[in-house]
This record gives sequence, C-alpha cells and structure tokens, in this order.
Amino acid sequence: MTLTNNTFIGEYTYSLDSKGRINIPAKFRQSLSDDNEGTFVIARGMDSCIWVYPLIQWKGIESNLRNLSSLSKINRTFVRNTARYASPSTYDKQGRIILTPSLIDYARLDKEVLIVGMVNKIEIWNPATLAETDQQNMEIDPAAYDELAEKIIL
Amino acid sequence: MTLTNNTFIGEYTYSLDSKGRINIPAKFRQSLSDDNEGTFVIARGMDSCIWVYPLIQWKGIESNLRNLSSLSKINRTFVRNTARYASPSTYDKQGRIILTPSLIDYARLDKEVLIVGMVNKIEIWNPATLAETDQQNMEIDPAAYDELAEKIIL
DNA sequence: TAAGATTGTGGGTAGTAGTGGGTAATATTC
DNA sequence: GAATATTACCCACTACTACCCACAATCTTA
Repeated sequence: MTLTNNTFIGEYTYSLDSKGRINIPAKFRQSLSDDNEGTFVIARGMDSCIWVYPLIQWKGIESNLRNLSSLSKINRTFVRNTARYASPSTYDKQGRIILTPSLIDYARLDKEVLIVGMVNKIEIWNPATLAETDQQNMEIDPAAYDELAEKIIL
Repeated sequence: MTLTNNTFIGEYTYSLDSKGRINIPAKFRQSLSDDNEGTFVIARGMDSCIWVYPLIQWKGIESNLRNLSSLSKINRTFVRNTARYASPSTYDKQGRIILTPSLIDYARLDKEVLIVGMVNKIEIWNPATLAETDQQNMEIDPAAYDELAEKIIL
C-alpha cells in the first residue's frame, strides 16, 4: 500500500529531543519521492507552527517567489518573510530532522510535539497552541466553510 | 452477481477487537476494484462516525485539497481538519482494517459496531449513537426533503 | 444431508519504528 | 596553534505493529 508520492495525511505525537531533533513519521518518509534525497525544507508557518516541505515542492515555491516583482512593497515583505527563516534539513539514519532554535522558538515547541499531515506539506505544532487555534477557528464564518464543502465532495 | 465497482449498500453488525481491528464485510471487499490495492482511507465523519473511502476515491479528495492555497486561513483550517484524522489502512489476510485509537474514540465505538454502506463510502457507527442520530433526524424540515426529491427519483 | 469452502474472530511473534545518548570530526575562539 | 564548542554520525534499548497461524461459525454445493 502506498499513497501518492509526497502526500502526507494523519496526526502523530512525537517528542523533540535536547538536540532539537524530531522524528519524521515513517509513513511520511515512505511517501517522500527519491528525488528529494531525504531532504525537507523547514519554514515559518502562517499560524504559530512550522511548515515542512519536501525539497522538490519547495523548489516550486522558490520559482514562484522569483516571479514576484520587488517593485511592490507587499511582494518584498512577503518574499523576505518567506525566505528568511527557511532552511533545508536532511533526515538522519533514524529518520530525524533538526529544527533551528529560531523556528523552535517561533512555534513555542516543548518536548511534546504534534505532527500534522497537510497533504502537500507537514505542520509541526505545540499541541496546546493548536488546541487554541482550533478553538478560534470555531468562530470562522460557517457560510465560507459551507462554500468550500460544496466544491469538495467528501 | 456484483454491483458496480466501489459501491457499498447494506448494513452489518460486526465486532471491534482488542487491537482495534474491524472486519470489512466480504461483499464490500468484493466490490472494491483492484486498483485500490485492498486499501481504504479512514477519516472523521461529519456525524459521530467513521468514514471509510476506497483509496481511489480518497485520492480525488486529496487532489482537490492540494489546490487550496494556504494563504487563506479558511483553506488552512479546512485542509487541516480533513487531513489530520485521515489514514490509509490495507485489509489483512482475514479482511480486517485497523482503526486508529483517535477515530475509535471520536466515534465512541464499543465492541459491537454497525457498518453501513453509503454508496460511495462506508460508515462505521456505535449502534447507540446512530439510533440517537436517527431520532434527531426525524425532525428534519420536510421542505428540505422536497428539494431533494427534485434531484433524485426514487 | 454431508462435505467442503468461505467468512468472522482471537491471539502469538518477529521485525520495525521511535527515543536517548555517546563519540569522532569539524568549526570557532582566544 | 591549542582549547573549547558545535555539529554530524553511529550505536543501543524499548515498545509497538504488521504479519502469521488457528479455530469456529456460516454458507454453498454436490
């Protein structure tokens, strides 16, 4: 059984060790296509979490950023904030990647960490932070949500 | 006699064992087309039940989710809530799939479990929960049924 | 109706996945 | 250039999961 390459679903509770290493779930590693050479790119998420992209996927994002003109202030800010905190990380023999102190701090990670599959990328959360975010999202406009649900038949 | 591929109808009472395994009715397995490789994807249902999709069907949902940009907060929330609790499960030699503890908890499953064919997917219920839900649905606005009647000829 | 095949249920075991720590190689600083 | 700090690689333990086998109940077929 294999799902589509570079596709991640499911939720896992893992632990961040004293060296800033975190395990990538075996299922996620198996889904990663060979041309990624075991490498992910970690970056700041838009919520208080860390986004983890397969290398290939990230290269696509880079080429999109390349096409944003720096004449626009919004573009400059967006490109800067996206690129600034991103860094590649190859997993070791045990399947772990190393997170940067800056990102650990940004996502307020403790020892216990939640890894969430987001289809084309992976999110790393402090469980408490995600619970808060979930709570806030309950207040999202239900009409907008319904609109999405109509496009995607579950 | 076989119905259309990947089509599930009927209701079955099966039991969930101590390892979280549950049998997929033989008729459902026979209906599953070969390109699914004996694999289903289990996910949270919108009621307190578990949804079970044929792998192929789920891949369609995935490709829709893939096209939602994470710049929009609603999109992020929608993708997260959908993908987070989903996981693939291939049935073993005896025809059983494994449910995750998280989903068993969500659907409040006990030993006795109800499996319901929903045409393009399968639902797994605690019989008591489904009885309650049935009760509540008696109060559905008859006008809503009339609207449906225009779309579906019974 | 009897024999065989299929289906549903339960449990044991080997291999793998997750976690922690140690050591050698490299980089940094004084 | 030597001492220290940091990084990358390697090894080992534990727990779990996927796979296997066995049995009972039901259905099918001759």
